Amino acid sequence: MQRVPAKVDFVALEEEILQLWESENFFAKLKQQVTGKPMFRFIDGPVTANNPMGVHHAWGRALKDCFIRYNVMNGKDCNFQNGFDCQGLWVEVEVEKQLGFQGKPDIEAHGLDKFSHACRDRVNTFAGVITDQSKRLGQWMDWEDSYYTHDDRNIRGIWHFLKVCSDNGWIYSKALPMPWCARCGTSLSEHEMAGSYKEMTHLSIYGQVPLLSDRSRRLLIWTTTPWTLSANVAAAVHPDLDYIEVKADDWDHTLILCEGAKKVLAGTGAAIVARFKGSDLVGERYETFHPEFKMQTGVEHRVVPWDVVDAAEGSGIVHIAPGCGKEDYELGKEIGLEPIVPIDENGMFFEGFGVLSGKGAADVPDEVAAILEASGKLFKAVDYDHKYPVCWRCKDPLVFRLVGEWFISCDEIRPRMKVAAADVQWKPAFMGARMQDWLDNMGDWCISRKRYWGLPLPFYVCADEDCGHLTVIGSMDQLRERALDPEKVDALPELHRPWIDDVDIHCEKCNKPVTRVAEVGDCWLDAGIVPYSTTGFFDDPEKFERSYPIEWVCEMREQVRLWFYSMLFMGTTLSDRSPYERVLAYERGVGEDGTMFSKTGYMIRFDEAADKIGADAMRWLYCRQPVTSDVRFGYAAGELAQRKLAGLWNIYSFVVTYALIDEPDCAAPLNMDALTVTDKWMLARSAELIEKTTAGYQDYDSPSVVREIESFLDDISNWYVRVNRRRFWKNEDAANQAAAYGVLYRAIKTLCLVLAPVAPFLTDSVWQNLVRSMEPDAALSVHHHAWPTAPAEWKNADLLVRTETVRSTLSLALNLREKASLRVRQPLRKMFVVGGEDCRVALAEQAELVKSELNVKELEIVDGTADFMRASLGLDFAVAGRALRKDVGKVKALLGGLDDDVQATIAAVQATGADVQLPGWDTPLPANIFSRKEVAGEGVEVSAADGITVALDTELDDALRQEGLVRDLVRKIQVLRKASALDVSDRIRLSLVTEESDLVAGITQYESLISQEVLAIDLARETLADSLACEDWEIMGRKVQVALSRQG
RNA sequence: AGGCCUGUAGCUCAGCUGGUUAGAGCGCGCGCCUGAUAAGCGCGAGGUCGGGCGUUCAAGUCGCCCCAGGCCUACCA
Repeated sequence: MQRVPAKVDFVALEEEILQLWESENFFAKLKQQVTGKPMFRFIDGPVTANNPMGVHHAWGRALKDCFIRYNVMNGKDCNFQNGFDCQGLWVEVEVEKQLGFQGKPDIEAHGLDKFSHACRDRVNTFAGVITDQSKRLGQWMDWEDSYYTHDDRNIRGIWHFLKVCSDNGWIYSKALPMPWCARCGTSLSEHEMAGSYKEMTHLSIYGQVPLLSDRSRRLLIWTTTPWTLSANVAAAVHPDLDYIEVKADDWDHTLILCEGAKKVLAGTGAAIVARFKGSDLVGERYETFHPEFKMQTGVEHRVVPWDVVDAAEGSGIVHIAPGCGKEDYELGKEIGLEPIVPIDENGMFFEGFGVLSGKGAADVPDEVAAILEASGKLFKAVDYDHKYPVCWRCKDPLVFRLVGEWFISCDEIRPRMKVAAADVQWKPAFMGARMQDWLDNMGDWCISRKRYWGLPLPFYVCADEDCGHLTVIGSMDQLRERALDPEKVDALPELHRPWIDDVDIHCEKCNKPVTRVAEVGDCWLDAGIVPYSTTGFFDDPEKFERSYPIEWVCEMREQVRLWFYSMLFMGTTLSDRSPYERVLAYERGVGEDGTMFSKTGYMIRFDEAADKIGADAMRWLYCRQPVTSDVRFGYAAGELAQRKLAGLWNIYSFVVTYALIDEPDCAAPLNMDALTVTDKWMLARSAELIEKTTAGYQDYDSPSVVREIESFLDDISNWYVRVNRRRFWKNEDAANQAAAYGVLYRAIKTLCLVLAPVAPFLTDSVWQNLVRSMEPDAALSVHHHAWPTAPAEWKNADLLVRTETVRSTLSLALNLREKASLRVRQPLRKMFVVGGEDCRVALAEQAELVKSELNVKELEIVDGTADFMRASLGLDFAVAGRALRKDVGKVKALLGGLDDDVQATIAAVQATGADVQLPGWDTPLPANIFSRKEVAGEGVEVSAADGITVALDTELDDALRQEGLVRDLVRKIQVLRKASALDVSDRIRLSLVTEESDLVAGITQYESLISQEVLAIDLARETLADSLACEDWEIMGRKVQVALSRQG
């Protein structure tokens, strides 16, 4: 066993343990140990291998590792496979930035093969970084066996899924105005839109367009997206709403708008000239905003009815551009409006849009306003604050664009998914409701992306006009079978663009050659197949049997609509059930003050935090945090966690310090007869710790585990070690000392075991040095040891309660000392305690302890408080409420009004258990509805709580004062020893020189005690000649000169 | 617009099926203890338990309404 420093450097300790784990192959040995055991069927959600971790990413990883460790200690095997999410827009965007690209044309020019390689490289780089960081966090995973969503196995799995969807008739393509990112050149799916609406300011335009039937009448139309006016084909009104026509003196026209929107006329002085229903406008033709644009020629612009129109904002007349909005498109389809698509995939106006052609949609609002101004069609243009969607990856504002995309129809599977999701145990439970809500609202899944680095959709649409058949490839065999050139299939380096694009197949229906569609897949397809692709569903039935369904997944809340959703979708499709049984979802990681972390703004990097406070402290913070609220991460909180951990270190370092001197056999069987009361209590408390933490882990409730441990640490440190300190040194009673070592050792070992999943480094460090020294046959690591069960002979619930009583008694008595300004080193003559039977038993049992803790000579447990207390009655509301019902208030008032003598009289009656005749109340009242209150008499220090009353005799005599002085003296000498850099076992020569008579008397009387306490072999009354230290002190006003020197 | 979560001391959070005077940690002030000694303990100040109404003998806890923050969903033009 090594000596350990009093103060611990967690970061250095963790680095050391990491090296040990590495060099001794602890993880490999653990895997060996659990092979063949029943599985903890965990699966890791793929983390995006695109950037280094921030501290907020480490929360989930800490929780996962914690519960895996717990389960493994419980004799389970586990699929220790970490996963990386590797495909999709997020990787492409970062690689584009890296290469300085502006958009898709740059990628095309660069070459798809080189681009794919660059994406793969980036993924590998950051998978490596994240792996290193995860190791530093203490995660034990099979890092060599991580899965990557871009690998062919995963892609083939998704092909299989898509083929099943196709066989079910769910796959279709259609043109729809989709949320579109002009920078990324692709549309986004519904689940990518969640949370993407941000508050921003845009120029909104109120346009006024003339009716063709009478150009002096104009429609007032509002939009927040001026660029879409170029694609206007209709104006919608609500047929049942009231519309008004207004005129101002300085206008040469009238203006038509919904009455409910007339506040926009403020300041114009316009007056109503006509009033009619919206239906009266339907069918009117008008001149559009930009009639001069070529793309607008031949379009007939009409007023159309639409019952979703309201007047809450704008004018109550809605601009309709079916090429620029989903709802517009659907309306247009219903009533036969042809969409105009004004912008290309980069958000630039096509030819045919006059001066706007070639310009970016986002750049033209002012110009549009100017054009309308010039043509007299601008009513006003004002800045407007609203929520507008942005691209979740690159944060550019989105546009809506009519494009052809691929979808999976959800109508058939929705009810099945709802049933499957209802079988899942969601924690917190409201996540289940959220999933149901999402499923109710989900539209068809848009699975295509017009990008490059992603799952190649195995869709082949026959170009033959008469055929047009969609062939979906579900496996490599099918691809080889249908390929024009099967050799090309075998020569594919990987299932990615551009290579896969080279493989043409024969149409399933007409056998003509067909080329793959250009699109790649939504990255949530990649993640969703993981419960199948990594568990052997496609290639290892035996493994699948063991690993499926997934028992537990743990991810951030937003995965409800992402990973949890896509897994549920695929599981329901392939197995008609949820692929996972139990979910733990947690909130976000935020800064200490609640500030959100973001890549561009405020951020604590993982590496920085690990270097500063260490992984154990980080994990402690994460595990302590309820999953239902954001975890606040910061260094003040981190320091706090470190202090809790230091609590364990202090106890550990204490026992090591003395064990090195005494060389006890801590692990020897306990001699139950030699155990003191506090020993038995410590064991009972340890047993309780095991039971409570086990329940917490079992319920995936790490915060309750950490709270239990905090309370245990406090108990072991501030009770057990505090009161038993002296048993560890200079203890002549070998059996007694052995008991102390044995018990403290067991408490520490137990604590290490139950804390190991949360703080794997510190606990293993203690294990290596202390436990393995004491028990050479112990497991190599705390993480290899079985989860503890509470030994029956440790349990003692009654003793736990009695000790609580004793501790409350001490607390009361110390409170009295505080009030009387009597320091604890000053001995007192006597204390009285009054309490119930339980209290009497408890104090009698632990009387010596109480006396020494309180430094009183005598403890008297008395029957009544008559000597120093007076009783009065209150009500026990729990009982009285039921007995008296509405009369409770009256009785309470009566009681409050009694004078002291009467109170004492009825209290005496109540104490006997007889019915109480309360003055002013007709009927006798049962004793049990009352509660007793004790009031101090005169001239006594009395304190009471929880049915215990403590009284202290605070009078001092000369003998007590002298003893107090001596104890102060001893204490100060001990400090001087320490300051003089003496070791705890060094012997000294001591001199005490004083003229003060009571101090002289004290020193004389307690000479041997002083020498014993401070390890002095000689106590001189004259100053030492060659002292190591010599100081003049004043103790309670008495002067004394103290000197000491090291002996030998 | 609808739904969900949260709201308890200056800060971070406990508070079980309603029960006497609502707790802990941090921070602050004052003491104390210590052969774990740059730790530890006690006491004190600090609360309209977000607000209101209701149910009840009794509400931080149950119900309804409102407010604030966060999140989710939605035909957010």
